[in-house]
Amino acid sequence: MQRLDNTFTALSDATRRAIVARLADGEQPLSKLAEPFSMSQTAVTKHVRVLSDAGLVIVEKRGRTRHCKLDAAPMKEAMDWLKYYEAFWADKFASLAKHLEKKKKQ
Amino acid sequence: MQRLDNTFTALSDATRRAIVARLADGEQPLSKLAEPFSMSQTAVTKHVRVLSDAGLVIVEKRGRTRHCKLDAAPMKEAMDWLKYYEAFWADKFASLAKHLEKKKKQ
DNA sequence: ATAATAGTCAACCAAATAGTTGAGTAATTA
DNA sequence: TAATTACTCAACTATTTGGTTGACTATTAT
Repeated sequence: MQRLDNTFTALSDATRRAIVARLADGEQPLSKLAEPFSMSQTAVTKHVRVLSDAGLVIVEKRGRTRHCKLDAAPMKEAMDWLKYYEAFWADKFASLAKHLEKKKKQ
Repeated sequence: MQRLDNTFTALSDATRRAIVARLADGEQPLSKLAEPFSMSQTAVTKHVRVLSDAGLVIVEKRGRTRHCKLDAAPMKEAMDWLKYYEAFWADKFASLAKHLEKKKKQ
């Protein structure tokens, strides 16, 4: 529950989603990561903190730099949660019936 | 962008996810919807507001009651965003390589 | 007509978020 | 050794969030 909270919260901010996108291209030291954003490095550090609290980013101290890398694992849970509702957008009209039938089987 | 912000924000709260889950079983008037939660109806109304701002819930005035129903459509975008990173949790070791190859093709 | 129900609205509060700045530390480079 | 780089930390600010209560409106039921 708390885990999903943290994951969705982390992804609810465009800056943080941009950080995730950049880390998908490979790990980055904090300073490099902060460069393209028009905000202080401290602010970026805080965003990274939210991401690492959610387990989406792993920060590793290496000399004087902090290397950030993506760990997408928590996204799987978020996706599984969403997947549960897939029928509702896939076939809007039949969705409720499908859902109830599925529930009945459980 | 803003749309994704709203969707992820709406889903970042356990109470709101519970509301979504209940509405999956069928539409509900606000009062019924609020019953199981240990908070005021006003508080629930506010959560519903966040959900409807995100387009996840449609509120329809009918007499003195407000009927809430699920619209899962915005979840699709959220899921598509997550799907982009699927390779990263599906095969942790090959993930970066796969991603970069995919990017190269675009 | 009266009472009960369903909901809104405004005001308030505490805590969290998203940012800033300035000072300090630790590691690297010159 | 001195300067620069990478970053942390504390303090402050403004805004948002998640909740409360009390008073009000509108609809329905008796």
